[in-house]
Amino acid sequence: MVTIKDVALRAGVTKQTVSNVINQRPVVKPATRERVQQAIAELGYTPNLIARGLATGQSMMIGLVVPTLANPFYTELIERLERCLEVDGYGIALCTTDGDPDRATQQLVTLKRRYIDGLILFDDGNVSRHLDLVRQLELPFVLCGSEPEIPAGTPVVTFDHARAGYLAGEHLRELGHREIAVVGEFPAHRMRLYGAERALAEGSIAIRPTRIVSTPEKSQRGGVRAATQLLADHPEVTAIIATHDLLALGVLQAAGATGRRVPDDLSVIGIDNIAAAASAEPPLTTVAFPIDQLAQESVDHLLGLLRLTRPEPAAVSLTPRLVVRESTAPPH
Amino acid sequence: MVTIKDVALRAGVTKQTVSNVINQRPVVKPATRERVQQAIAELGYTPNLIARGLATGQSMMIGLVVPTLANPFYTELIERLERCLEVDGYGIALCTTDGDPDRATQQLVTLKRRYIDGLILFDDGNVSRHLDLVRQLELPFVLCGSEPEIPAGTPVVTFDHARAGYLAGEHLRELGHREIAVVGEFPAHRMRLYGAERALAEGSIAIRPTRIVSTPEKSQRGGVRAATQLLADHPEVTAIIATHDLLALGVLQAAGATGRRVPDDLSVIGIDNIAAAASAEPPLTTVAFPIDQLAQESVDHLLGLLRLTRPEPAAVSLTPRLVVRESTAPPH
DNA sequence: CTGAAAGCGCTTACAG
DNA sequence: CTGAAAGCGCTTACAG
Repeated sequence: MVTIKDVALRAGVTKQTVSNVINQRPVVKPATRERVQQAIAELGYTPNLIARGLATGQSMMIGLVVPTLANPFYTELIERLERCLEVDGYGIALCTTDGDPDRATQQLVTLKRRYIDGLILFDDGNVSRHLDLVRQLELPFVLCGSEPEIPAGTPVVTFDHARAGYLAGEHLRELGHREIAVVGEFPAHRMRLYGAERALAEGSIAIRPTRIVSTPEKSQRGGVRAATQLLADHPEVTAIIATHDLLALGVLQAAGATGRRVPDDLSVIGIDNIAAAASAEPPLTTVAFPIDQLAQESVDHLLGLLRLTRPEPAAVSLTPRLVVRESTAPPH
Repeated sequence: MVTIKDVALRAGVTKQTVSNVINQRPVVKPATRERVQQAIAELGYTPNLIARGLATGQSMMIGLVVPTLANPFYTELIERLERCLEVDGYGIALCTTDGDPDRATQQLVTLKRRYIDGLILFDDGNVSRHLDLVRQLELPFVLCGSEPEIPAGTPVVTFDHARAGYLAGEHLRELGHREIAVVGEFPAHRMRLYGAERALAEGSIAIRPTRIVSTPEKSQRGGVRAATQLLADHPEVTAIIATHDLLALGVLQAAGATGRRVPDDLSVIGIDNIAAAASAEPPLTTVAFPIDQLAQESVDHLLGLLRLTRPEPAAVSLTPRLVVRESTAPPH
């Protein structure tokens, strides 16, 4: 491994001068800079980030704590975050919690020991617990996309989940549906449900409690199971809201398996607008979040915190929009 | 941040002694150890991994270079790798290349600068190019799950892709299909195709070149498009092999959209056995790889390389098995 | 079994 | 504009 010393030797200067040209400090005389850069190129020198990290206290790594990689919504978000982060030279240390709070605790502590510069936390159902730890660890962080009520002053970039639910409910109401059911992950998605209920209430429609089914599985299969049961118990239902697209894809499948045509016999609407929604059969009507913006604002926010002496926490809430495709239609 | 010095001060020893108890060196007198551990607990001390990394030359981070997070096969693998790695205290630095070789080059160089201890490389279509760089960087690595022919002596843990293709072809042959088409990602999956062709040849069946369609899109949508076109051009086809499950899911969808029932009108078989395959409609017949074993052997292999002075590269090839579900049946 | 010294590869004031 | 010194928080021989 070639070090700063080797470069200095070759360029006939001391390592401090090399350090100065690497860090583009404008104190170096052009001629010297030239010589140093030459030496760097010849030797193929590239600064050791670990050493720099120890000296500056910055590792240039951001910890990403996500519930699972099984939901495309998260993976789409992660890929975007990676691109936003790399612009400023940050790398990603990835941790998937799988919803296990003890594992998450362990992961957070390890991240701290790795001198992670900051943390992007997703909502895995245990945020409030993680928040305590993260604060105790004094790790700069931003909550990304989380739904639950968060204490004021917590830095969070998220969507207006209630609004998303509202848009879904409103769409069905305007189509004329009255027999509506909900398949969802609760309590995680309670705000989405709340929004939907509010939109329906404006048309004097109430969702009967027995038609709100919670699935323990976060997967498409969870949607299949829940919807199959739901349609058996309540065959009169004309529309189903799934609190996220992966579940909606399962609902679509359950509809097909029980002989219902979508949207003729049953309307289905999701939330998230994952890539697979557009290519579903039929293409899924859903509520889209501005995910690029979520990624960008999350890293802007976090990097802002890192630079500020006295962090100024703020809450950002991004607005969703309805994406009408072919899985919804008026009831017969 | 509390440091080793603080602990030493409190325990009334020098920091070297603290270091000795942390690293469980059996040279410390029990009484001293006790005192030090007490101090560690009281102060909540936890060693700074960056500093340790600089001193030992080990960052305890493994770089993971993957093509995309959009294919569940990769994300399932990543989650498993994470679990295998954390047992030995290693964290993951994640890079997605998106198939862009220049970006990948940049990522590899940065990984090197971060003093990554080792690298797990997935096949993103540019392995041979990456291999040159990785060797030049002197980064210990293992190729994970890759398909292409790799120079002898390269450490690789993978599946027998040709065998997977063979099993798919054999299954269709045994069911009595003769009009067979293939939807795949080529050249990436050429070995899978080769295996399928070999199995079919044993029944004197040849796949006509025009019935082999390559999709540029790695997604489910790519499968939909390719299969739709294929079925329009070759309506006589009774079975389709998709070179991976995500594509197969798309084929299933295209079949439905063009009014074909699976498996009555068309048999569909995939490869990979991603979680979604089991819950597809109908459940997808596929060829399963032992993914847990792939993850475990990959990290065993890499960690082995890290520990050995003179690395002993080896090639491991894991055997796939056929998983018959409901998307395949004899032709009419 | 414990302590004094040197070093990992960088950066950051501080003199000159 | 450049160099000598100290330090980031650890570990690793090496004396005692």
